[in-house]
Amino acid sequence: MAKTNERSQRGGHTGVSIEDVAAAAGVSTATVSRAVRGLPRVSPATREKILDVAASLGYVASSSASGLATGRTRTIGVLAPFVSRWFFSKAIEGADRELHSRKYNLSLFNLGGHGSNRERLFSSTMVYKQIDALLVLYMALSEDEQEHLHKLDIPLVVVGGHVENCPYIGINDYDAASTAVRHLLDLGHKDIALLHGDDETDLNFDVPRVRIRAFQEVMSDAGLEVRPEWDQWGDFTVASGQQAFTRLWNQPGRKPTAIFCSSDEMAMGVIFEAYRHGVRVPQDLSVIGIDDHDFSASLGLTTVGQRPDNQAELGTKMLLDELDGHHGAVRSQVAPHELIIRETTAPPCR
Amino acid sequence: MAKTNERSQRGGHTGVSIEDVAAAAGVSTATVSRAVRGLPRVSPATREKILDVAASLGYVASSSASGLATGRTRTIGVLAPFVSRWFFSKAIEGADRELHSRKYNLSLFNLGGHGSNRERLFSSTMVYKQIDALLVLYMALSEDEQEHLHKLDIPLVVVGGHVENCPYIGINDYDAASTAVRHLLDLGHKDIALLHGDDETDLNFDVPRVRIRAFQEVMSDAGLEVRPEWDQWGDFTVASGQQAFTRLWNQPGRKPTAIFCSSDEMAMGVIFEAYRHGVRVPQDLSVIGIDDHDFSASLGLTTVGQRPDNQAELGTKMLLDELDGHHGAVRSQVAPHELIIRETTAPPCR
DNA sequence: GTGAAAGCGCTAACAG
DNA sequence: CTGTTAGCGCTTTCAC
Repeated sequence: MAKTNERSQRGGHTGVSIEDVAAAAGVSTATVSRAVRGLPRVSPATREKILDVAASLGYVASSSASGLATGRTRTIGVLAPFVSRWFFSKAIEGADRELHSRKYNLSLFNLGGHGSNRERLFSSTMVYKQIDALLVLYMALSEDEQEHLHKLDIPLVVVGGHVENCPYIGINDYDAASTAVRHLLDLGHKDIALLHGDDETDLNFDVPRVRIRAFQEVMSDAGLEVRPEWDQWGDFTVASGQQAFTRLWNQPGRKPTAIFCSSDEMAMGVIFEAYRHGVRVPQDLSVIGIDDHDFSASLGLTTVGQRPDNQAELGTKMLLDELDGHHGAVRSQVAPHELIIRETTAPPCR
Repeated sequence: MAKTNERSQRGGHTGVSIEDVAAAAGVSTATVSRAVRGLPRVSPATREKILDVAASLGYVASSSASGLATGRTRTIGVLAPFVSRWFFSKAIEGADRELHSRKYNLSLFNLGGHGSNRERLFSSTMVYKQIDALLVLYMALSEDEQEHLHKLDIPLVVVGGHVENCPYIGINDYDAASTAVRHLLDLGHKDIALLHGDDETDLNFDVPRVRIRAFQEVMSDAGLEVRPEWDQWGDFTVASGQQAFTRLWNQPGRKPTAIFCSSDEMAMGVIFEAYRHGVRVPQDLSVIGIDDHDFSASLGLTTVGQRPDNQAELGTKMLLDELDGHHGAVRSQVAPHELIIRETTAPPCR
């Protein structure tokens, strides 16, 4: 008792340790450890007493100490190329949901960009021994980075896209894109432009490529022509959608009656700029995207929706289950997508 | 040497420890510790050798072990009410920038909402002994939560708003809002509506209130009437902006020629819905927001811009400086804002 | 400039 | 059911 007072009086900032609790409760630290972690082999009476004492002392176990003792940090890493873009921020929210409901911490690593134009390279040292598992939000990874990832030797899952040799969770991009294009076709469109994402960044960033292929195949299956000058490039941002529209409309010749955008953000850029040019959506131009961005409903954007938050939540759940000893919990899974028809698509007027 | 091999052969997953490096380099662990951390009192020759050995062995210090030994975790916590809203995601990116450039980790705590309608309550136990400092992204905090915050007894700064008794970084909301309203006045508007944020959530969430007050005072200083029916309420989201426009336009009587929105997201909602109603922006209605959201330039939205990323970066810097022993590094500071005139404001037509 | 040794606070056998 | 006893891997005096 005397010792406890002594400690807390000077210690103060160091915080109350398990020893303080043990002393105050008149038990050993081992028992306190069991009690506070809800482990068996503690009598109800002592457990209650310990919990009371711990609460009154404001005891919280040191994560460093237990981490050192157990080899587990109880934090999982989330690797993202961006945090302020819709897909990633939603995914982070989803991961966080699962993590915190299971008392894990989320350590965020923002790489700042894709592939080669990345601010910070991913290296295993930055997360090594700091996290128990890693959730990778989709991005182009260099060979080096992929190697680092595998060297880590901790549970790993990638959300939102396909990475070589890694379990991943994401929508079927081919189907999603096909659905979008077919919606346009069903409406009667024949002159359809494509606004796709970057396909040149890196070898293993295949989402853009798959969506492009879906577009092309659905078009040619329908006996429709894919005009190269209507094939526009963007980087998934609103600004790039805006620029793409400008390029499209500034070139001579016939204009498309519809445009399939690889992301809602690019679709928004197209719509904003169309408005400026006096091009009416959907009367003059139908626009469809992919994602179902938070703003899409308000904008009335027709899209093929996906839920990155749920994808990341599922991925996180798998990771934690794996850590809980459920071997094989982490495995690839296809996430759902859904056509959401709103007001930016309509039959062509001509 | 024999011992090392033994260790690494079975250990494997445990990783290489400082002892392994020490043994392989023929020095003590103390020297390795000094060498890898770049501390003085190590001869250039030994340092080089140790670094080489460490690199070839792939040594990375265990954060738990050094955390336990030093009492520092080298991670700072970021507390946010949301992560997928512009202000917060940008702030997180800013904090991350500073943190990772200084080799700190970012632990994200997403509370999921403001004040009472929050999913997860903030309690000091969730971060206690896990972080060295805390960056709070602006939100309404309950009394309890504020108390917890202070009990934490670690460096703390709030970004984006004012919290009782805490150092904070953010724009001068009064000035920013006044600037926006005055821009409308300068254009010749007299019939100005207000779309403000929630002011009822919590006592200490004063950003909405300050902006409202600025609007009212600038208006009355100009001898203009503030019409109660043009005072609309939102929650900073696009959807709420959209609804506010609908309410405004569905009521009988005169319509405003301009609307000042407390955030760009709400302004976007207004613009989207105005478009649906055939109300032209800016001819029939001028719209101005606050923030300079990523989409605002593409949309052509006139706004009063701020940089949450820079604010959070600065806050983080202060926190780390404080941890580095620079006492008094953490202190309140006003961040800049700037009127950005684009295409959604113009002189009134009537 | 370098090493020995004593912890940091907790967990995990192993006894009892 | 509970206590004892080793560590976990690193840092940090304090000697040398």
